[in-house]
Amino acid sequence: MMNASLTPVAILIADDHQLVIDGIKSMLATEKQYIIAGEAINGQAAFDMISANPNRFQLLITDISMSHLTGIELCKMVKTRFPEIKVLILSMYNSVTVVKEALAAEADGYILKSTGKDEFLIALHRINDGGTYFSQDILPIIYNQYQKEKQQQDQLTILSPREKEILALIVKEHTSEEIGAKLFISKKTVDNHRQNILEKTQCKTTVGLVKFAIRNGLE
Amino acid sequence: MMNASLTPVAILIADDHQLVIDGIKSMLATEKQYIIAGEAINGQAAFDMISANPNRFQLLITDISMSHLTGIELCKMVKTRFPEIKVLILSMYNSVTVVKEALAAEADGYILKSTGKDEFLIALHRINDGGTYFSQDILPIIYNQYQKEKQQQDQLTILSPREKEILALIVKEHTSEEIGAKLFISKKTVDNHRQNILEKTQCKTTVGLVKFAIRNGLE
DNA sequence: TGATCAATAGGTATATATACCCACTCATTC
DNA sequence: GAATGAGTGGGTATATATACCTATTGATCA
Repeated sequence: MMNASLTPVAILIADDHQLVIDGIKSMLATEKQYIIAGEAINGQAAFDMISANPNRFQLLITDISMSHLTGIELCKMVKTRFPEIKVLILSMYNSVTVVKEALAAEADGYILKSTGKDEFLIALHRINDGGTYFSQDILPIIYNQYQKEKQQQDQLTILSPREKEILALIVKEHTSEEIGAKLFISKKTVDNHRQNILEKTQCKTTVGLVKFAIRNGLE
Repeated sequence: MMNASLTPVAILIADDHQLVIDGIKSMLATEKQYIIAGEAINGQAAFDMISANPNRFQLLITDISMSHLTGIELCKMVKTRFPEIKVLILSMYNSVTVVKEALAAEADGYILKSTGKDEFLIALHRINDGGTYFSQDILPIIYNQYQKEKQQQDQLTILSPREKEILALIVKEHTSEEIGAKLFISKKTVDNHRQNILEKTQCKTTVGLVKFAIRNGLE
């Protein structure tokens, strides 16, 4: 709550749709704690403006799909060179990969353009207080990924306990000989287990086994 | 917005701390669209109440740590047998694993007990409208995971484009001979690339390469 | 203009994995 | 009591990967 009623927060908006810029401006018109200190029509222009005077902006609101430099790229560059500047990413829709990219680009927030004024302001407040704000619609997406992982995890049950044990050691980069020594059994026995595991998992090579194991959370 | 001022939403609260139950009740006292239709002191009791009369409740608010049956288990059981009942999970703190479990258990929401009335009501409204609500403090946790992945992803840059290409084919379970045929180069060249990749990635076997590739998002 | 590196290709080994075959013991199950 | 499956061990192949070595071409760079 550092910026309660002291110096207003200087915002730079980057979007190649003037309509969106105007919309944000009108939303913030009545909010005296925020000031639109600059507008950019694409990512490169935004970065140039920041580079020219890094202390001029405290917050960057950027569209995700822009010509020249996408919002993700812009975010990465800003966070790398001017980490003190907060970044809020605007997107038209939620897709798993885009959200992941936004997270990886160290964005402080991610909201949809369809977001209403109330939520938009909440996002701004949180980010400005050093927090983050991500659209609520994101979680169900990530949730679906965990669901898939969960489903595949049941495939491990087709392997016997001993086979799972051996598979785990294979993934740890041990050879059949090493595994045999570790389990006090013959290398031949390990080889036979490997053969059975290959059949059960319908894999053809060790590479397939490793992928199977990792998919099913055996690490 | 189906339940605006029509039938109030019947809520079942499951928590082994009477204080929490009372706190929620007082929060909802002035909200006429919600009615506390039942209270349970542990997970099993809650499930029994729902089983006895499934149509009695539309929403379950449950603590995550309860004796007999945890909130996660309760959520799973409810979602399996009575999928039309919404579930909001309450927790004392955010941990990666717990949040993951909540997501996997198909919870409609997850908030901290420290959540204020405003956010609590927003969560209820969203869930009631068929949406989800997850505490904002969750994303930074997941975000950190992607950060770790990201850090490792930079390791891919130590490989040349050709090496990355070959590594990708290795992970697709191709042999050196097959890769050579596919890229119109000699098997020996592929072998040399493999050797270089092993050195650069500090791996000793193909298994290590596969793990390296998957860690770095090369699938 | 040397130096460096990626990409190419070959030689010669050994190490490891894969594909079949076989047999025995033990516990469970029908 | 016969059948089944897991776990054990062996034989005999071939296929594949790994560890070294050398060498040429082309591009980039200080």
